[in-house]
Amino acid sequence: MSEPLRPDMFDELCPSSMLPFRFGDKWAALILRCLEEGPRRYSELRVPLRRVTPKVMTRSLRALERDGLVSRTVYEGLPRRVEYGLTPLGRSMLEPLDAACAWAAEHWEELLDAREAYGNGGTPRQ
Amino acid sequence: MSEPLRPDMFDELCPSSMLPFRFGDKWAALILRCLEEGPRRYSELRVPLRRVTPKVMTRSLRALERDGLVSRTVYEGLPRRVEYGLTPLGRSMLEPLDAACAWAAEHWEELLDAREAYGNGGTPRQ
DNA sequence: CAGAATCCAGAAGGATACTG
DNA sequence: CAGTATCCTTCTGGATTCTG
Repeated sequence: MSEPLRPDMFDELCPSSMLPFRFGDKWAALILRCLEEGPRRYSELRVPLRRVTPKVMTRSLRALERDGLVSRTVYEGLPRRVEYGLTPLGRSMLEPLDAACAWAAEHWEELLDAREAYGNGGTPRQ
Repeated sequence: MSEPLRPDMFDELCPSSMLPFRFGDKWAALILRCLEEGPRRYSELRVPLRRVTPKVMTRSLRALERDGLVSRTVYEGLPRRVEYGLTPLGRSMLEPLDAACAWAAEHWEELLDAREAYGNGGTPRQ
């Protein structure tokens, strides 16, 4: 149904932490992106998000679940299998997220220039 | 040119801190809203944002200025006068902000219901 | 496999008081 | 008027190690 997530999915794109907006916590928007094409297992998500520790990723996922944006399904068996997927509400949030990303793509240079011009050359928030 | 900002501008609307997205820091989006109809003085902004301490508000404004979203103009004289206004870049960001707000307005109930259903009745992040 | 437990550092936000 | 300066608490995210 959906192809495997590329490990470098966020290697280039990842200045997202420099953007002047955030959806959920630091990793939430990236998770939503990963789920766009269908449900994913925990370990699948960990591939492009390998720089996120398991504790933090679980917390992000729980927060998304709490807000009704993501669903969590456990398939018992050995090995265990847990799938995360977008709820209709979660999918609906891709719309404002896309709007924000479009803005970022369009104004990325202006943003960098502004920080450059301000003095300190745009310290990333990490 | 623009009417005074209502002191209660964010009294009702202020569950904004419960939303699953943020533009800039905690107060940035509210500041952008205040500047929508034209430049405002520091003390004008402090009226609807009276619950923000001066230090924090100044830091928010500086961050917005650094990102080129807001301009700061000083008019010397006694008493001093400092005006903040949206730059074209700042105004352009009202678009994704509006998209996010529209989403929130449309799905606010679902969000609350999801938190309610999750267990703990939606602890506000403050 | 899908996490939980513990410990820790830095950032964000706030209270209060003071100033050019 | 438009901020600064200090001090302090909380929140976030991360490193590391361990488990049903």
